[in-house]
Order: sequence, then structure tokens, then C-alpha cells
Amino acid sequence: MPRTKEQYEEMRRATREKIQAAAMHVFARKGFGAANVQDIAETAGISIGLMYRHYKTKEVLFRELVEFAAAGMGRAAERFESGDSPRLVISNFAGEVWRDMTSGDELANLLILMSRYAAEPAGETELIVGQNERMMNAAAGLIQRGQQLGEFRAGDPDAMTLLFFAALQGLAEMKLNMGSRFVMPSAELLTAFLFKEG
Amino acid sequence: MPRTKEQYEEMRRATREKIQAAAMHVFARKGFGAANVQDIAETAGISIGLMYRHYKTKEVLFRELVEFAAAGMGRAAERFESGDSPRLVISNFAGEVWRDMTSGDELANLLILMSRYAAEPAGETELIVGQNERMMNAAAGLIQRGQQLGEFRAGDPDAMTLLFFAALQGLAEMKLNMGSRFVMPSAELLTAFLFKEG
DNA sequence: TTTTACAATGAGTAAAAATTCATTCAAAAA
DNA sequence: TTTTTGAATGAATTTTTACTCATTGTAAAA
Repeated sequence: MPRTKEQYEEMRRATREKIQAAAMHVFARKGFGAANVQDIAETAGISIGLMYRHYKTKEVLFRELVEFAAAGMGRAAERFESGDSPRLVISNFAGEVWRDMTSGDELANLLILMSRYAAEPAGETELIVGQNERMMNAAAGLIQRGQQLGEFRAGDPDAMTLLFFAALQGLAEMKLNMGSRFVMPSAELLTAFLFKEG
Repeated sequence: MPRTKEQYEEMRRATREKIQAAAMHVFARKGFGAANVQDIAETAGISIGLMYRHYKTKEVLFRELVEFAAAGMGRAAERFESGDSPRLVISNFAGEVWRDMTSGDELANLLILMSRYAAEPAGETELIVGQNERMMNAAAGLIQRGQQLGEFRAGDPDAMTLLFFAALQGLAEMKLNMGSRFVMPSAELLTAFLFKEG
């Protein structure tokens, strides 16, 4: 008589997705504290009540997105931990970043979300900090190996790693702030400070 | 019979300074919307009421800090507009940035404040956007001149400028988020992608 | 010791935002 | 056409936060 279980499931899945996309957009632009649930519901095109049927609190919603972002960092770390040519791994990574940053806002949103997490809903930064540390360590190891192979410039691998990810972070922020005035630098430019010669 | 005018003035100046420093700290970490006046007053070590005697609203306080930051960008733009050797101007600038970022939080706070302004209290982004555009244009002109002189790498000057400031922006964010785990990259590393050879 | 001028306080009020819940809606099939 | 089930709504409630103001504190000098 009513809809089938599958139909209801599909309905729920669809609205969850709308909520997630809207929340990602709003949180990335305003941060956790300044974003209000009305904004999110409106952006998602649903009522506030429905949002609360899917997410007990604003914070639970935020956390889910952060966890998603952290998982992305984990995948990045794995790539850096692979035994392939450091130069190739970094170039490929930079190339993908370039494509993602050029084609839409998703990566930029994710990057900003992560950095905003540190400050906001108190405590429980471990997840993001842990994954971040893992990713940075993997990248630093890769750079060090590249230096031993003579392909990479000399310099403190930790500082070089930090600069690389800081640049990505800053580009994400600028992309959202500048809108159409933003020009994504090429993957080669992004990695130029790492490699020897040009 | 009561204190002299000068004494009262000095008292007011001192608390204003406390408020500004506290607000800079809190706004940079939380953004305008998420920062609450209680936090600011507490950080400044004064009462809420006193804060409101000095600043009519939270937004007025925020604006004053943003204007201060914008003035800093204006000074940076002037330096980029000077006719000196591009390589020298950029190197000096990077060196100063390195010193500021290494010695305290002030520059990091200012950088973050500016990027947070874009989203937050609606409208009136002109000041920050205008100064930002001026600074970026000046830097792009400098890079272009450096390319003509053969000192700088080839590449789109706008994209190179964007990357440079994005890196600063990202480093500021990381400095606040990572605390003692942060390592500031050297000025040479920061500008390595701009100059030919190493 | 008292007066004076203004800084400083913080409980109280108003406004904004998060969260709840009684009610409505919509599609499937009997 | 009616029944059924769970999604969807948004006005009402609770909580949080910005902002006010009546009162207190204090150093100088009369």
C-alpha cells in the first residue's frame, strides 16, 4: 500500500545528499559557528525539520563532512607512501589537484573544511590532526627520497611539505573568495620549488 | 580633583589596545560569526560592558581590524610598485615575511582576518578587495618586469602572483592550526618558484 | 575625609539561532 | 476511493548571544 522500502530508502538517500552538498558549501564559506542551519536547509531546498530528521544536530552534520574530508587525506597519504618515483607521484598528484580545482568547488570546499575544523567545535581534532600528520609525514618522506635520488632541490623536507600543502590550502581559500577572478596556477608551477632545474 | 584628562586618555588607550589584540586573536581563529564577544572580553581581561563602551557593536570592532589589515596591504602594494630590482624587492619582502611569521602571530592573524572578511559581515568587501587587487596587480607587474629582465621564470604573472599570496595565506593558517609543529619555510624556498635556477 | 569625573562592572533584556513536534502530504495498492 | 506508512513541513520552544544600563570602583586634590 505505501511505497516500498527501497523507494523510501532512495528518497532518504537523495535528501541526505542534498543536505551534505549544501552543508559543504555553506560550512566552507562561513565556518561552523557562522553557518546557520536555516542557510543550509535553504541551500539544500528542504525544510529545517527534515534536516533534523537526518542529522541530530548541526555538529553531527559537520562532523560527518569532516570525516569524509579526513578519509580523502588518508587516500592521499597512501599515494605518497607508495614506492614509485617521487617526482612522478608528486607530479601526478599536482596534476589531479589542478584538474579538481579547475573543474569545480568540491576540493576547495574540502580543504577549507579541514582547516576550519581545527578551531571550531571544541576538542576531537584528533581525526583531522592525525590524518594530516600522516599525510605530511608521507609527503616529507617522499621528498627526502627525491632528494637522495638527486631529483629534488635541497632543503628541509618538513618545511617543503608544509609549503606545498599551505599553497594548496591558500589556493582553495582564494578560489572561493575571488570567484571568477581566480586563476589556478599550473601543476608545474605548483611543484616548481620542489624539483631541480625547471 | 579627579584624574587629569591625560590620565583618563591613557587608561582608555590601554584598554582599547587590549580589546584590539584580543579581538584579533579570537576573530582570526574563529571568524566573525563564530567569535563571541564574551570570548573577546575574557581574552582581553575586561568586562563585556567596557568593550561596548569602546566599540558600539561587534561588527564595528571587526571593521576597525580589517581596515588596519587593509592599510598593511596598501603599504605592501607601494613596495611592489617601486622601481627597484624585482628580484630584490621580492626577496626583501619574503625575508620580512619570514621574520614576522617566525617572531609572532601578528602577521598570521592579519592575513587570516582579511581572508575571513570576504564572506562574513555582508557587503562592503570593497576595501579589502580593492587593496587586494591593487597589491596583486603591483606584484604581477613586478614579476612581469622580472621576466623581461630574464631573472624570473616564464609563466603567467597573474597565476604566479596568486600562488605566492596563496602560499602566504596558507602558511598563516597552518601556523595558527599547527601551533608548535609549524616550521616556517625559508624566504628562499618561498620565492624559489619565481626565480630562474636555484 | 569628601567630592568629583569618569572608567569599569555584570546582571538583565532583546534578538537571533538551534532544536522539537504535532500536523500535513504523497504515492502505492487494496 | 480509502488506507497505510513514512517523508516533509514550519510554527512553537529553548538556548545562546549580542547589547544595555543602573550601579560600583578609584585616583586626584580640595
